Amino acid sequence: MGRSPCCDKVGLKKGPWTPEEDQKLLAYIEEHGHGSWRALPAKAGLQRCGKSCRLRWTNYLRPDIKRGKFSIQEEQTIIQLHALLGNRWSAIATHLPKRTDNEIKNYWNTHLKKRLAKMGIDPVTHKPKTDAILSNDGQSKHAANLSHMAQWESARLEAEARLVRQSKLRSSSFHNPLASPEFSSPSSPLNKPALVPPGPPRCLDILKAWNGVWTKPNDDQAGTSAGGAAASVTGLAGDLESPTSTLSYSENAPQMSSNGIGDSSTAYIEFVGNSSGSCEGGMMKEEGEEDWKGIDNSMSFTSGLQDMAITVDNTHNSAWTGEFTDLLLSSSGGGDRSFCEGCGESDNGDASGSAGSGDASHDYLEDNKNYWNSILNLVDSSPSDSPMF
DNA sequence: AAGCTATTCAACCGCCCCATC
DNA sequence: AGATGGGGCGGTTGAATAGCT
Repeated sequence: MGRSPCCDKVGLKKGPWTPEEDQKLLAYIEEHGHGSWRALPAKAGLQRCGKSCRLRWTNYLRPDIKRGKFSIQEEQTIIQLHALLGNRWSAIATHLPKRTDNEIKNYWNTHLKKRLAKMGIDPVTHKPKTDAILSNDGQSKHAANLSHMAQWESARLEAEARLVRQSKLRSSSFHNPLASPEFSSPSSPLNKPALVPPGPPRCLDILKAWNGVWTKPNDDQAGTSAGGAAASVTGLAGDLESPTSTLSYSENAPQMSSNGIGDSSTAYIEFVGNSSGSCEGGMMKEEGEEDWKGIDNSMSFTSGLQDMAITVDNTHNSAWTGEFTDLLLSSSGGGDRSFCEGCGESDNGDASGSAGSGDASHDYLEDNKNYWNSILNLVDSSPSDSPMF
């Protein structure tokens, strides 16, 4: 059976695109839209595979692509979303307007991954590489709950990405308003994001739907999802199961390091803190260091915890904050704890500052709180000109 | 200046998902 | 329900470039 190759490889050109080829492709799409990618090369007079044309267009020629250096915000977004989603570059790209998944993937592999690795953080798990297995059962449950929440968030973002894709399909021929009707969508998210009618971000609708799951007035369910997490956060070990969950403690739960402060969130927060100019972390000299030095002033989520929580509360509906965020906030007594304090605990990446302290568990919870709020804030504050809205 | 190594990133490849027939 | 085709995604490659000796 086997499927036929997407195109006849014989006689087709491969490798770098020439300006002439770019021009042909651009001119054709501007006039006709891409239509069927498979048929496009012949119509456009290109000796290329349709797939190659699509890639060239989506990753390079598209007019709505922003090229050049990634901003600190973008870097932070990538890191945080990667912590949630893993290598789901397309989903991550939906939160980075004008950046392609390919570009994000490349940037991660060439810059961010190395940067994390140098700091002793596993870029895959976003945890310190020296993590030891959790011995405290309650903490392990708590870690699993966070993992569970990450799953939900991941699923939500994936759903968003799917919506974006569907939306793009609906307005597939965004580029040429003069061409066939299918190319005349004025609200094309890619071509004219500014023309998208104002209104609540679509992700909030998804959040509502999601909240429907989270806020079902079912005590049992609450006990096994949000409530279970909250219970765990406060030290009550409640089993947490979800029909959609395929994760297990041993494989996926964030783990407390042997010195007691190094779960995934801690790792991330330390990373951010260390990167700020006010911390004396002895960071490696690297490209972009100057940018990172300014992070305290430039990044919204480096502000105090309360600010982040308020942002979340004000923007998401009450069910959202009541169930998801509150359970994150319910545990610890809350004072503001700057990211830089975290970095102070982890100079040189060994995270030894508060080791052995009786507050290790508190620090752990605190870090998780910061971490998840920062992610919520990040997701919540997706730029309004994002193609997905 | 030349040679070597490291880094970057555009492009390719193979697989998967989904819509259509 | 299963086959097929189109498109998308993530992993990987390799040419170009930068940096170092």
